[in-house]
Amino acid sequence: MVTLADVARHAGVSSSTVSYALSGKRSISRETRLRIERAITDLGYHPNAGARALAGKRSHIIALVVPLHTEVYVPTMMEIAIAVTVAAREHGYDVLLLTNDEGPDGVQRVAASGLADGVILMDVRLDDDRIPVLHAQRTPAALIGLPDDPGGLSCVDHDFAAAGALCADHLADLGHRDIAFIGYGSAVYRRHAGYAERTVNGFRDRAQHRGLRFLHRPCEGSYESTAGTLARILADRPDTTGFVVQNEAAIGPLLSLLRASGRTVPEDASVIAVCPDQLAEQHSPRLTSVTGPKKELGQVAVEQVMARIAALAAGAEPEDELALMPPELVVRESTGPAPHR
Amino acid sequence: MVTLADVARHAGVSSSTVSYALSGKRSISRETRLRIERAITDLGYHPNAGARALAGKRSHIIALVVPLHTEVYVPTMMEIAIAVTVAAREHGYDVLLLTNDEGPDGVQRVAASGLADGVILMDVRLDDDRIPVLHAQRTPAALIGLPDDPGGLSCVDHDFAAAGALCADHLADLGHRDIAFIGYGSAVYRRHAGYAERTVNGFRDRAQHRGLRFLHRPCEGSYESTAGTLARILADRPDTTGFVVQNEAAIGPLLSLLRASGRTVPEDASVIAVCPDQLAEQHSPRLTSVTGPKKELGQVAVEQVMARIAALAAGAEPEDELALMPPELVVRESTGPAPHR
DNA sequence: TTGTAGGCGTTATCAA
DNA sequence: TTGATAACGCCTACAA
Repeated sequence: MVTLADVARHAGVSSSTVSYALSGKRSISRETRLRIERAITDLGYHPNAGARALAGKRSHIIALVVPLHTEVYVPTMMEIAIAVTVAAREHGYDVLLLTNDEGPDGVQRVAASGLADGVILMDVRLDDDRIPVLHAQRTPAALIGLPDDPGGLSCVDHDFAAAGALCADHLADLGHRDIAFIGYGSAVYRRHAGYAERTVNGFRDRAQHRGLRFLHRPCEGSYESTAGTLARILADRPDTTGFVVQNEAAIGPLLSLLRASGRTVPEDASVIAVCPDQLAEQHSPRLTSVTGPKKELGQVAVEQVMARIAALAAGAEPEDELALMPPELVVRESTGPAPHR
Repeated sequence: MVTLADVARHAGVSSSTVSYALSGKRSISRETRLRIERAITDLGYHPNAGARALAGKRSHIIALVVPLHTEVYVPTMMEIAIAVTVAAREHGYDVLLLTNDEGPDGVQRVAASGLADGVILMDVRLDDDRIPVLHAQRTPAALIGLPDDPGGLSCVDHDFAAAGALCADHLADLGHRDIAFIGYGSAVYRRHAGYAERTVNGFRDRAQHRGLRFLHRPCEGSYESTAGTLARILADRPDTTGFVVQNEAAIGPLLSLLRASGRTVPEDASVIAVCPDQLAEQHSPRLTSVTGPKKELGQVAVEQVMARIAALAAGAEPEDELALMPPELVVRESTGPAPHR
């Protein structure tokens, strides 16, 4: 193995000079820098990661904790993970992949051992048991998702309230007056999954503001439960012409059921989904949808940990950031003007 | 930070004793072991990863290189990645996530710096430019996928030939005599993507053996190209009653087109797909499919790198392993007995 | 069964 | 602008 000392010898300088030439932390005469660069390529030198971590007190690694099983659409997860990896590289960092099957211990392990300088948590639950260990270790961290109490942490998530509002606006703009919000199963609300509630709240506020009449109905997503949900909606509000769906599993059944009930989408009923574009494209008709950026979630999370790592190194108090990424509406084929009565 | 020396002091022993107690590389009296364990929990000691890597010449990290864009179904990729991570932990290893946007340099970097002790490559191409650097560095590696020349490497992949054969057998067993194999676009074959050719070859051999008449038609996967492909198949062989599809994109179009041509699946035509179960379940009717294990791919790859890492440490010559995982047929609703003529 | 001591390759402080 | 040199925390022959 080629070491710094080898390079130094080859270039006829001391090893500290080589180190500084590499880190750029002090100025080197043009001439010796060139000699050093020659030596490095000649010998094929690569700095040893372990030694660097030991001496420099930085591993240049961040850990990314991905859920084993999740409600999140897997391709979306993957896209975020890749965005994190690419963004980290731009800071000279590599990414360690952790699964959640170690639970909080995994986070504890990599943080306490100095394996990782910081941690990014995906699929954060409102009351997440990994958060206490982050606090205890004072680990630089960023959460993708919003916990109950984000105090002392940096977080980034979709602005689900804005997503709900966008749905209400779009349908209102098209002239719909009676709207149903088909949400997740009631279990999701009972355990207070943040994104579910934030979406409904955003929708509700905007719907009220726009003078819409609306219903919010939880739905398990199976064909049967969707059928029941739809039947009850139409019984309560026969004039409903707009549907907002957040539960991806309910989308397919809903479209079939509307068709079966003689309603054509979007002529008789408009459907707008809160889901990734990729999913929205898979249905027929292709769904108008509201969704947030994926890559940006990962990028922002990386910026946040990097900021906290830097703060820790500088002995400064890190700032708690909270970034809510604005969603976007993509109009496709499933929404149209409200039918004349 | 709590160090080994702190623990040693607290336990009243030398630091080497603590080190050995942790590694188990020499016997420790029951009594001192207990004192050491006490000290470790009392102080909350966690061995420093950098120091361990430096002194032990092992980072206890393997790199997993995932493709940025791929023809592989993303949830499958994710499942393999997670299986790798979990399996690695069982060997005391963590997983570094690398994307392919650094190309061969990324592999070079982590291997040469000692950041990773070994590498697992996903989505290996036949002529993969990362393979030369693995050889040059003598990096312990395992490939998920089969390259042109697997010499000096360990590989694991689905047994696509067996998958093709399974398809032929299933349709033959059901009495079908004329079968069409709808493959990937011709570009895929032109660049000799291994899995595509291996599947067709396996299918062809078995079909011949079973005395079937068959056609192999490449297909881009769009609705239009699938329509063209199907039309040509039915023109050439009007009696075709069995379809094998490997190109996932063509599945949806094919089902629609068969329906549109008045053929009911599976009464008039049987369709069998070479694709993940999850995809097969999404169609209507749910597709009979052939697919290989995902988790196992990851697990085997981990075993293979571990074996090579151990060999390298022991100064032994690593064995080149080649594991082809047998696929499984799941009969669902899209295949049935051949219709009477 | 336990202790001593040297070394792993970099970083960073202190001098020059 | 450059050089010595002492950490960094752990591992492991070598000694006892």
